[in-house]
Amino acid sequence: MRTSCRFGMAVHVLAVLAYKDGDRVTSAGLAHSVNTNPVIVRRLLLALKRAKLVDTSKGAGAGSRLNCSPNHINLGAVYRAVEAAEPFATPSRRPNAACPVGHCIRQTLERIFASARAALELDLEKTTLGDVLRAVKASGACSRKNGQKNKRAV
Amino acid sequence: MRTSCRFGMAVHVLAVLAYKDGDRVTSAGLAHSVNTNPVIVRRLLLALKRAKLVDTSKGAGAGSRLNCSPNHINLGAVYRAVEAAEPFATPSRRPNAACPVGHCIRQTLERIFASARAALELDLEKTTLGDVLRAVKASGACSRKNGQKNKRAV
DNA sequence: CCATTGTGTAATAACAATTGTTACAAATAG
DNA sequence: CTATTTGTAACAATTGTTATTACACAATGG
Repeated sequence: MRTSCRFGMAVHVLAVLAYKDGDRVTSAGLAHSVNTNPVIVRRLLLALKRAKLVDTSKGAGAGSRLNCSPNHINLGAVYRAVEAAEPFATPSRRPNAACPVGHCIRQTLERIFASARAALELDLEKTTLGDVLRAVKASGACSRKNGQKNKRAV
Repeated sequence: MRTSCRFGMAVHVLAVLAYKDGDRVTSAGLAHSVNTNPVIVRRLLLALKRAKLVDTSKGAGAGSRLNCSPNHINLGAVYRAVEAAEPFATPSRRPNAACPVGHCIRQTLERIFASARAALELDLEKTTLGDVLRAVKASGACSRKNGQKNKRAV
């Protein structure tokens, strides 16, 4: 199974916004944390905006921030916001319809795929962005305790 | 989310073998049903053989057949046999370690991914190749009932 | 009002992964 | 021995994603 990294990137971006607690962050700022190009982040933000997970404004002093509390954003919603396609792909060439199996396997596969996807989303829904934020903060606290330099940038 | 079609193809191939009920089928025969190249099927069969799901022999009159009853093969095992990678990808470029979020987000993502993958596999495990075979046969019976010509090939 | 900042978007390049194809050695059956 | 079929390598074709550049448009702040 091959996947785009959009979901992971979306969680990362949202975690930064949660960490910034209401302050607006520009696509360039987010891109710097993710280590990618601002345009990539903007495309992701469009999807997150469509799903009403973030609030993005234009112009000087603008940027994005969360649209609601991290505890009210679950990762299933994030997944649905940024991943359009089915997690499983069917071969691009159609099966041989002259074969009793090829003739009807696609329907069966689709049911299997839909069920698996639902199970996947259900699992993701159990975790909120709040959980992610707490994990991040705990990790930061731990680093500091271990004497590592307290990292600043973003 | 981008995915290879290996899993779907594997289910298709195994369904054909189940349908053929112990008769050996060549990679060319399977490829004809899937509508792909025999080498693609052979590569898939190698993975299925490694997982002991099929029994493949070489030489004249050879081919592949199931290694056990369709009811004893669940789709979770098929998934594990043919899909090496995590269903979710992390961006190829590493997050900015100088950001408190970028610094530790990967660990958190990995836990999320592992949990989702487990949920996915658990769902797949609920379906057996026997279930798939019955769906295929039911569909075939239905086509015949509806007066469609009974397809023969493969 | 105007300069600055930043998003939205298109076009396109670079890259990665999968799928498809051809070719051939090795194994096996008859 | 010959025909058949797998295993495998090498490589081309295809597809999809990510990265980059460029620029119009919107909004802000002086």
